[in-house]
Amino acid sequence: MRDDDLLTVGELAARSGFAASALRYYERLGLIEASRTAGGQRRYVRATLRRLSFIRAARNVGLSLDEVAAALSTLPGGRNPTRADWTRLSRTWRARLDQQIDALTALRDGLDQCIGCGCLSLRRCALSNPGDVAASAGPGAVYLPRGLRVAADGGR
Amino acid sequence: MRDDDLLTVGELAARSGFAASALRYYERLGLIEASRTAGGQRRYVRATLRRLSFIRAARNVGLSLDEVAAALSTLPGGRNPTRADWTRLSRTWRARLDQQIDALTALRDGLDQCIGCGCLSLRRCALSNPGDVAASAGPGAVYLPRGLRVAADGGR
DNA sequence: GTTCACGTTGAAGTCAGCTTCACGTCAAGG
DNA sequence: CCTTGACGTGAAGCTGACTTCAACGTGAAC
Repeated sequence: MRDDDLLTVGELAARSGFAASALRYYERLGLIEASRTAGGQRRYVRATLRRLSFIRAARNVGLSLDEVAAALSTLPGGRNPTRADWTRLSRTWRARLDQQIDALTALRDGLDQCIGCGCLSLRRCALSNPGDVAASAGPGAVYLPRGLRVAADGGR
Repeated sequence: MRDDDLLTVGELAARSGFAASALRYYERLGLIEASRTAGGQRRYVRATLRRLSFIRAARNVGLSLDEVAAALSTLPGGRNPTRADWTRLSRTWRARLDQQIDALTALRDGLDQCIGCGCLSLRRCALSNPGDVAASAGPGAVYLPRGLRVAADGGR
């Protein structure tokens, strides 16, 4: 153990729960930064842990890394998020979560209306309508969260 | 216009809302099938539209194409989904949506508790805790649905 | 018969968010 | 000093769901 207060990438990984490879990746994206030892190894100040907490929270809420970067860049001087920053940003996240919940709920209600009808009509069934709100994400799928993904056997 | 009741890939694409390339892709995965003209062009029976409605509904609910394939394979003889099939399968989807909504709601509640606390502690904050329910999807992100993704321009 | 929008193919590209690899270097404990 | 495990790099790979490409064939309308 070293007696200064800097963390190695392994220590930061263990404490933050991010893989070391992810930390390197985040650094390339400019989300976090590190100083270097004479030998070129990364050393992190403890505040990086807090920054990573912020990043994880944002990811949990569904922000892309680009969006996380943008959010972090609203912090003057690239400082780590303070309590006030956190409050301000998390409020916008709450609205986002609300919208996501609303969309899923609308989908569920559409499903309820469809159960038993058997229509499966492209024109009439909200669930299978490509022009539907929940399906309007562009070509292809509406992904549901990996983390929220039910182990599900969706009909298996 | 041809006077038989078969659809070209372009017509099927227009009516289903899937891109022609997606239809070819689905065929490779065995989700749909087509007969061929003497010249090798695809021709689809109208029931394929219904099958595609089913696929879109399943995708909207969050099933992967693998899961869709599995669900379709529970239909005896590879037939297209009937009303009874639809009822049976959509019931399992409802449970899935419920779970997803619950997970998002839990996340929002966690956020509510966190707003203003400013803790951002890896140990204490549910939102940023890597061991959290919503974050337990493995390394990295919890994706939120593309389709449910708020325009949010946190920077995208 | 000519035209030309529409169809065909396999291979490769795209996006996000990482992980893995191969191979060489660093640094802390004994 | 030596060993051993952690760390360094750039490049490439992975997953999922498609899209795009290039080069060519088809077929319905006029």
